[in-house]
Amino acid sequence: MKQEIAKSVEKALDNLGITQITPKKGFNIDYPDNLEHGDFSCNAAMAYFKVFSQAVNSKTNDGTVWVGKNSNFKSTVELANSIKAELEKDLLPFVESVSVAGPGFINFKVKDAAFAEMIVKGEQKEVKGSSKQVMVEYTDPNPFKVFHIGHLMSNAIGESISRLVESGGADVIRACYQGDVGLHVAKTIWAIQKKGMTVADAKGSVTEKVKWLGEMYVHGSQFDEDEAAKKEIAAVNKKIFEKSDPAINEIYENGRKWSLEYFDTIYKRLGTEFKQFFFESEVADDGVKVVREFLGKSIFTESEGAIVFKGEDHGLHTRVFITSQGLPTYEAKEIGLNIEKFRKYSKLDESIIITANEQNDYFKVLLKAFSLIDQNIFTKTKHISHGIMRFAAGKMSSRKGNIISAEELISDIKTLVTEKIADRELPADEKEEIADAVAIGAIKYTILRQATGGDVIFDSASSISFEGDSGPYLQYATVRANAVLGKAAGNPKVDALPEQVTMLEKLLSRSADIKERARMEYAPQHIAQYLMALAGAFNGYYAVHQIVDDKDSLSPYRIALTKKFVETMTDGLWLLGIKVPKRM
RNA sequence: GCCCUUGUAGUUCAAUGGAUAGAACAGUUCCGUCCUAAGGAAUAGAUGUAGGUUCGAUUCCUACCAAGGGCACCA
Repeated sequence: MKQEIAKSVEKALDNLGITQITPKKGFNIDYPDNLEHGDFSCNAAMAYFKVFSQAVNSKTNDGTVWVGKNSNFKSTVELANSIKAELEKDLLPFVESVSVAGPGFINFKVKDAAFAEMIVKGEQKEVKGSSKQVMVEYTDPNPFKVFHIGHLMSNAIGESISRLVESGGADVIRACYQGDVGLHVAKTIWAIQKKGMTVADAKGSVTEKVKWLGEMYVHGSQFDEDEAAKKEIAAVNKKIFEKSDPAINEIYENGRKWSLEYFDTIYKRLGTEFKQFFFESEVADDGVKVVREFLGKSIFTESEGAIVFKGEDHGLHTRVFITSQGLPTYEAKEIGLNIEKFRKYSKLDESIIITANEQNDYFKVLLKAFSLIDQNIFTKTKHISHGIMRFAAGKMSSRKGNIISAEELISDIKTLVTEKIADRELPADEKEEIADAVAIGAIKYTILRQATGGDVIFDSASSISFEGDSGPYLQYATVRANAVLGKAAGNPKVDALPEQVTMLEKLLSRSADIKERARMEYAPQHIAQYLMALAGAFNGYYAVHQIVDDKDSLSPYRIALTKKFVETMTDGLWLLGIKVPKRM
């Protein structure tokens, strides 16, 4: 409907002799906040009036050229009324009325029957994007370190963006980049050896072994200020790279394997299936090679024995790519990584990288360097960042050990869910499944409900509450609607439509449009916001209408409406990476 | 010191330059013979400060105030 209205407005403008030659943002068709203003509103009169009244055949600041035959309009309202008159000459069949209001809005009231018919007929056209190939890199946990709630955030956002892009028809390659070499590994191995321990001291399940590694890392990090220890750690780091020490190799190989096995179990639980794993150890050599290749070509320069990129020349800051010891830093590895991405997937149209926003300035430097090394990679790479999860205790740090692991957070919330469904008469294994889906849904929703980029405040009192603006509220509304459908006998034929439709029908009609916007902006929050409004509308509807009722001729329509609601919710929740339990 | 980001109800978040700034939680008041009350209805409450651009600014620009992040061999 939106597109058709936009087209009819364009036609009306043409008829009035108003033509936009280089169309950019001519006008918008919006959903008014207040439904009294109509179902759609258009700001064309206001948007065009300025340019139009000022000059004919003029060029505006942004280069848009406007041509008008008639510039006699004295106000936005007058222009709006002229557009309205044109629209009424050939009124769209589903439009009941067109009106002009306020400063010059052109409002469209859509026939209730049009909404109702859309529910019954179902099908609204999906806007399919082109079949691009897009890589999304996210989560990026480091072996030997804890998989913490920051990784959970990256995963929730990355998975949702992947699904959004995928729903637009693109071929998405989910990628995960894991730091299996570097100082954090050296610290861990150094700590193990310092304590006189070996891999044999790692006991129990993979989870417990990984926990042990994490503790060793924390221990090793306590020597950050100790010069003697730092030298020893640097020596271990070098041996890891050279693979020259059998004892170190043994700890390294086992530790890496345990970590990766453990990460796999988490990915599975969160609903992510990576197609491509990259490792720092595999891209480091290439990174070094490229940095050295461009050394002296006024991109990288030597400074105090290290190889650096002088960011100051570009309004940024200097960063070290290869240390004075000759080892690659994160920066050099990242050069190697991004080259590898485009080498492996030569048809890549877009490469999205999701990280915490503390890396924003760092990524600016990296991308600036890439703009000088490889324009193709530079133009196709997009960095999206998220904030951190905050708790009352302050910022967490995996070095200090005051971090909250993803597993801890999930299990804490899962405990609460389990209490809540304790008196439900359901089999134990189903309860377990429900608790997992609801706990993870609650966390993911808390992350995705707000704009990506800001911090997420995790307050155990409110974010764990399942009322109102929460994942479980969405899941519950869907499950309940599904339960209602279970009471209905199949798909009864609809032979009566309501005279008046509600907000529920109107909201349902917007789903494709909302998805499109979320996809274009890489903004899952639009989906989250939409689903909240939709679930609220259904709950309101449910409270006043009996849906399944043999004696009511409108019942078949209500069943179709409920079905549409369930489909839309399920699809939307999938885009957020949230599962819908069968019962809850 | 320099650079970046963010300041919206008591709290946590919305709002592609548009109309009366929208939700949720907490508060107050209601709704249990009826498809899952993890529900529904009602009510009160907000754009950090000062300027500027604009027909119109939470949104763009400038200054100030406040918070967070980053700035050489960590990732």
